[in-house]
Amino acid sequence: MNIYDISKAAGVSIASVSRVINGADNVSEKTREKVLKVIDQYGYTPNAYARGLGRGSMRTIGIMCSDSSDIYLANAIHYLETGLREHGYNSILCCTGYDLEDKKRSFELLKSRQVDAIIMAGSKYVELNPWDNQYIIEGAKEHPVMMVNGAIEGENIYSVICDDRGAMEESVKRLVDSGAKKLIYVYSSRSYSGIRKLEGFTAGAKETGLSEEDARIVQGKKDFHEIASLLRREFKKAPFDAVLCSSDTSGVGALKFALSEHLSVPEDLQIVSFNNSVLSTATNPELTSVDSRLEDLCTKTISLLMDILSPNPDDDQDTIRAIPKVPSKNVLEAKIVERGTTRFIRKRN
Amino acid sequence: MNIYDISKAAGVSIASVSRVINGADNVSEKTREKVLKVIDQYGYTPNAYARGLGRGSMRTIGIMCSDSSDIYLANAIHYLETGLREHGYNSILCCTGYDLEDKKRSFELLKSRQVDAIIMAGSKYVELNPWDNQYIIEGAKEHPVMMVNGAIEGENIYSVICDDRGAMEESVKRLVDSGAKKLIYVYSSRSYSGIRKLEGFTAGAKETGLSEEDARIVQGKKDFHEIASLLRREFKKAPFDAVLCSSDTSGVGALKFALSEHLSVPEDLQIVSFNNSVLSTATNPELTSVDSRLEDLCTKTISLLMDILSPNPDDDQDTIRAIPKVPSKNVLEAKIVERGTTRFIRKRN
DNA sequence: TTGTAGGCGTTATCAA
DNA sequence: TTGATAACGCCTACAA
Repeated sequence: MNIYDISKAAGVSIASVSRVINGADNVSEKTREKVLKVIDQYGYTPNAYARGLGRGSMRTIGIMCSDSSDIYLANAIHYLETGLREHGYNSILCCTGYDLEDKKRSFELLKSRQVDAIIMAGSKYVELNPWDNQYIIEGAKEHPVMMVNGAIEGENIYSVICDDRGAMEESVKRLVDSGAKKLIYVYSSRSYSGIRKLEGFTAGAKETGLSEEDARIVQGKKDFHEIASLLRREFKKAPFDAVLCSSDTSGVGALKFALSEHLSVPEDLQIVSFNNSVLSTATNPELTSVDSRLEDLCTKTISLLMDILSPNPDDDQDTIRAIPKVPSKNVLEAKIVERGTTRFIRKRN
Repeated sequence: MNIYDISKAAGVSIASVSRVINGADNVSEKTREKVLKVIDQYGYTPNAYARGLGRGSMRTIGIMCSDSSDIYLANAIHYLETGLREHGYNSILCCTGYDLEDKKRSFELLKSRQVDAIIMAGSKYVELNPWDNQYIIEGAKEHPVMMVNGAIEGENIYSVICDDRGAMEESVKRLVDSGAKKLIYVYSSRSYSGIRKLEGFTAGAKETGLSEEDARIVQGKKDFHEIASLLRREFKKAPFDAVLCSSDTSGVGALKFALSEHLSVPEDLQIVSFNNSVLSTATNPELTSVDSRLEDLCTKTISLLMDILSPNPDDDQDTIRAIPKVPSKNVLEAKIVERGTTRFIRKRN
């Protein structure tokens, strides 16, 4: 069932069928009706590949994420896919895993699919070794690359990130304000945002005059029980009265630790975690968590992308206008959502 | 950069280039090397659409899910996408939402993308009104449809499900065995698996001789606090000592309820929930939860699909063989994972 | 308003 | 082992 069959059945040329399919206005009502009827009858759907071949764009965006089963990324995918479709774009998804070679492979694959752009979701795409990001910079020559919650500098690369660094710094200050004297920071990865958070922690510690022992930093695996026992070991070495976590997963782990040590939260121990995911309200007490505003990040990403892909949406007049320059780095502010694991005195500043 | 450019640069015909790209064996080593070198030099990637057009398949599978931010479905997507790619297939994702018309639209869209098959993930695609499933049955004429955790009868439709019904029945029995006298079942949707669970609950109640008041059924929204207050209301009407939940989300809600009423778990109240997701270990005590073996479901789905797509993988000999018939309904057994919210006496049979 | 014909980048079929 | 050349199904000038 192709455009020829339809044209034959409707007794018109394929050009007319094509026009009807694409909603062109230079078709007589009569022809349109005839064609539409036949299309409906035969249940014909135009072949997207032939279409894409013909016009050079498939209105398809490639989305890369390292692991769609990660709550944070799963949400990102959802926001992105849905938003994109609202704008008439489809998405093809690649769960790339964490291995650099696999990431590269997926990137290539998406390129071969002639996607109109690639969105890289999550901060795991910024490699520590700048050289390893070269494939992105190269790839961006063929189509825009959008980074959600990560940033790389380069032509045709746009990033939308949340000020995790600031939020972390603020969290440290507020914990100290509310009486915490010995902090510990638990992180799991040195991804882009991971590093920003780390910076924020040290900055906060410095500003509040905390010594290095009173603002410890430890790394742990992303697993409730692993984190809990890690903290147990650390607590034995030297007690602490506040723990900051790079993710809610670690936050849950911290809570499990507190429970096992019979520390009452937030009296004996305060906890602040990141992401404000479902996990943060599943526990008891519920976790104070930093909302990194994922939905807003995604919405912003899409609106930027649409600007890039169609610089002058309603520029059908011969109005001379400058193409609006799309900023290559976009930062949103994070929000600290207070819940049961902290006893903040007051909202700072 | 297309196949002509490469052929020109390498001084061979496009046919040869094509052969090299596709790893045909009737190419001289010399030619192969030349071509490969040029390809590498120019960074050429073949255009997937032209390719698909040429051979009639894009080695692409459409995945539909109602909401990728749902933990369960997010995992499904991950398993499916990864598994598919291992088999050389790509996936294009559609988060369809819950509205029937939107589902149909996505289905059409995937069809127009000439996918080799469609995988419908989650039990939300089986409508109560059989007529509403017609679009799937129709669509299955053009390519296989795989249903993960849902089932519809029809030509070229294959389903892989987990025996939720049996697991629910078993859960009821084990709760009663361990002393529970008044049960309440909290469910949220009447999806395919939702109904199976409901059946399992009543079956279990019947078998253990529970009266209708002692095996209550209530419906609630999928939200921690909503479920908690729903239970609070129900408890006021008439107390219960065990709650079964159709999902871990409700399980968390039940736990919040217990806490607010100062009921100790599992002494005063036992809880069993479904899905064995991250949530089930995030709480304290951790939830006893039924593992619906999502990963196995997905793996099974993919292996079935591969059988369907290439009936005789290594049938290059003229061996005459019957095409193995792929079963259209595949059921896996669920596993009850005991944790801190139950005090089961012994493993029943 | 309609139709014709060339092009999009591959694959696959034949000859050579 | 190679190289022309005809599909593949659609879009889009250009002509009628």
